[in-house]
Amino acid sequence: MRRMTARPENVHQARILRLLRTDGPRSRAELGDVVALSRSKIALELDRLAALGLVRSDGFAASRGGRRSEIVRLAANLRFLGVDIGATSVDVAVTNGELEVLGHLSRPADVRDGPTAVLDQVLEMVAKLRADGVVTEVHGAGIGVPGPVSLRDGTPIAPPIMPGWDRYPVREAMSQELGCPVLVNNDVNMMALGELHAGLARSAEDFLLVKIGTGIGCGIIVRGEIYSGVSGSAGDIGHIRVDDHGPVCACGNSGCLEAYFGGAALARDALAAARSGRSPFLAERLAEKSALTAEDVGAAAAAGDAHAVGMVREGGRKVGTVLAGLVNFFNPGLVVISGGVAGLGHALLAEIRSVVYQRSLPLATGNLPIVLSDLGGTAGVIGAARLVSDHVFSA
Amino acid sequence: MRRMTARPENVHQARILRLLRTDGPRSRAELGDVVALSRSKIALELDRLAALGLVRSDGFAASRGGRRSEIVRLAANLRFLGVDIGATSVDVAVTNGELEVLGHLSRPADVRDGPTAVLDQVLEMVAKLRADGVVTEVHGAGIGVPGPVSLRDGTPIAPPIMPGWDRYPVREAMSQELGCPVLVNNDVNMMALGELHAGLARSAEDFLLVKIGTGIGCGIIVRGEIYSGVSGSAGDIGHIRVDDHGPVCACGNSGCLEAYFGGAALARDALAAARSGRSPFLAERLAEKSALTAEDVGAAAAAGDAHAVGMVREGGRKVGTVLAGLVNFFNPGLVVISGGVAGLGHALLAEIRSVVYQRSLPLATGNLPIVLSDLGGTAGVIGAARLVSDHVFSA
DNA sequence: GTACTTCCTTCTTCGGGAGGACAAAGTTGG
DNA sequence: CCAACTTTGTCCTCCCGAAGAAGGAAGTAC
Repeated sequence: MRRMTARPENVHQARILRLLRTDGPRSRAELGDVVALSRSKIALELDRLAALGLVRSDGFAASRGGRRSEIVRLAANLRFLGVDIGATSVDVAVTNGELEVLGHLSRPADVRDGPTAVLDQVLEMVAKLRADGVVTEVHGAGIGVPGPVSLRDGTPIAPPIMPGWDRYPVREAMSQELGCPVLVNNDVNMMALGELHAGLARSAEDFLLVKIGTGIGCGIIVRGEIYSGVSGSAGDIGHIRVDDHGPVCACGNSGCLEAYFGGAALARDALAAARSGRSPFLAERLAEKSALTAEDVGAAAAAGDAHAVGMVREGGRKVGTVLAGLVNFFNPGLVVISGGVAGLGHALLAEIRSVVYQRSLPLATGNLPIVLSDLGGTAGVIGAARLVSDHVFSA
Repeated sequence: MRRMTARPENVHQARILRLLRTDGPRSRAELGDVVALSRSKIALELDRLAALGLVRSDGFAASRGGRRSEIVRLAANLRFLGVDIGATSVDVAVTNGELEVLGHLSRPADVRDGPTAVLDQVLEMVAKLRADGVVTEVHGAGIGVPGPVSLRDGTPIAPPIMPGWDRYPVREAMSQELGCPVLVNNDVNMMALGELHAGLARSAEDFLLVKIGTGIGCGIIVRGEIYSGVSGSAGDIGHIRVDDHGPVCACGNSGCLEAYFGGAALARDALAAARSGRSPFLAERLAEKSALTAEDVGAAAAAGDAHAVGMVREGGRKVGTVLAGLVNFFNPGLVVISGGVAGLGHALLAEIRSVVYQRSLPLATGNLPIVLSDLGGTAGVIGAARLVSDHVFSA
């Protein structure tokens, strides 16, 4: 039999927990002010939360002219798992209650190996983190997968790049294995949630996270929550048409954004540029490695290779074109660019900005920051942990 | 001094009112079941609501084997005003508490005449409805305007086609004049709310309303509520790029959707088709009227004029192309096509459907109805009334 | 050491809401 | 036409959650 970890008993406890998670340790008095409850009530609920093992005392603050206030914080042994299953890699992180990353493992992995193989890999990584001692009492795990997900069931639904995963009961299986609540969602949505929690989007209500990696996707946050659409496929912008007469895409149509500027497209164009000699840098790389990836294009552009810079520019223009339309439609308060290709850096960003600011309506762009993510590879795992902690910290 | 009409005193009363509004009259027992409150509590709150003049008894239902249940419904004299200010016309409607339209006036009007002229027109129409006797106790008025709106202030914000309206205090002024709460929002959002309340979108959580009229706009409903974006300009899809080398748009860019298929664009193309003799039907019309509008194109297409049908088809393709991208991004559960040009009917709809179903992802289109609105011209006014009733019927 | 601040806890009080008992108003069947 | 049963509505009591007062605890300032 599986011992369930404690959860809040009412909405007040849930509010207190979320507050301690997001804003860090607080005194009882401050909590009363923020939660708008009487001190006696706060004290009562804190006692109960302490009895549940969810919060603890953390010493006393310096006096402000009177009795020192007792600082309350989330229990020390509270742990969440954040799992980010990408197309070509798996990340697993352990966080404390405040969602600070205590341990993080990243391994290359091919999602096409199917759910059992990949999820076994995940469990192995969790076991390794457990051996390191950072995993204590796991209160929940969030799992991001590179495809649409049925939120009701926690299963991938007809994911294009995940053969064998269709309707595989990820939530069910992992909840069984890990012995804790598990939530599954799209990886890009998770990254957006990560940006909302710990990244540049902390004060944003409505924003977009554009991830440019193997594929191109978009996480959508509406009123501070993930928006997934009715089938869980919202944000799938990789197959928006950029041009009628573009390259043929894996989806069957032609001129898709992804066919211009996804990881595969970039590798393809890099190869062509190397072979034709238009890019000496890439040609040299090809000679060394016998294959080229998007990273090589980034390196070439960083090294000043004119053709590679042109490729990045051109890609930025395509992304910007699509994004300009989405900005008109969605009117976000912020756009965060993320993903492997985001490493291409400011040449890419500059081009995207230029197109969006020119092509979108002034009112929508008037106060619209377009920025590169500063979370590195941790946005996904933090977002996954955040999602499940939202769930666990709810009445 | 202005006498304020009654409003609910707590959340239970608010819930009861919204239930009676949307689902119609109910017995006390049924209310108790749906609202999940004890009968005594329901009775108490209903007494209070009756004392406030917000609900009334409406006779007894047939017995179901025991004591007959007393039917409760919204007060008979409850009235909301729905105002839809379009680019070229003004609609004003009076509804009862259930948002059934009791009176409706529509007049041509040019929004460019400025706020005072247009709003005076509105007040005149309200006075006329008042004279007809259908306006009794007005509990609120919703006003839709053809441009972005600051929801906080209830004022238009830098509206492109509403010169003189920028930051004009519409809510303030009209609230003063009408002596009731006033809410202002974008007209297309109002139409979407109308579809949600009384149209084909009644069971939809997330859907889009595409309005093709003088301009082209999109109302966005997320989780049953209007989504307006951070500046109130969300849904402004008329200036999404369709093609690089398209006609120049009023916004300064070229290839905007609106420049291809808005009312003005259609009139322009109709004129060209008539003059060049490519459309005999339109040429004849031009000789009669000396000017052509989008309606003439509709008439020509309905009459089987080949060139006009081609124009509609081509326009449908452009709209479909943009919509396909939005469907990928937003993954709605329904798309409603509305507006004057929607009168072009099934040729337009067929073309839009064809493009969307071909260009969007199967998962997003798998169960996506794309339909023409069946609310005629009333969606806007009903939605406006609905918005303000949501507000008035809240604690 | 005394006055003042700030913080926490205990006790009392208040009110919202549930739920049972009961009354009212039907139907059904003998 | 009356008794038994059903459904609905109302009255009354009890319980619990939460606020707020009062008082104790712990510090600072002078």
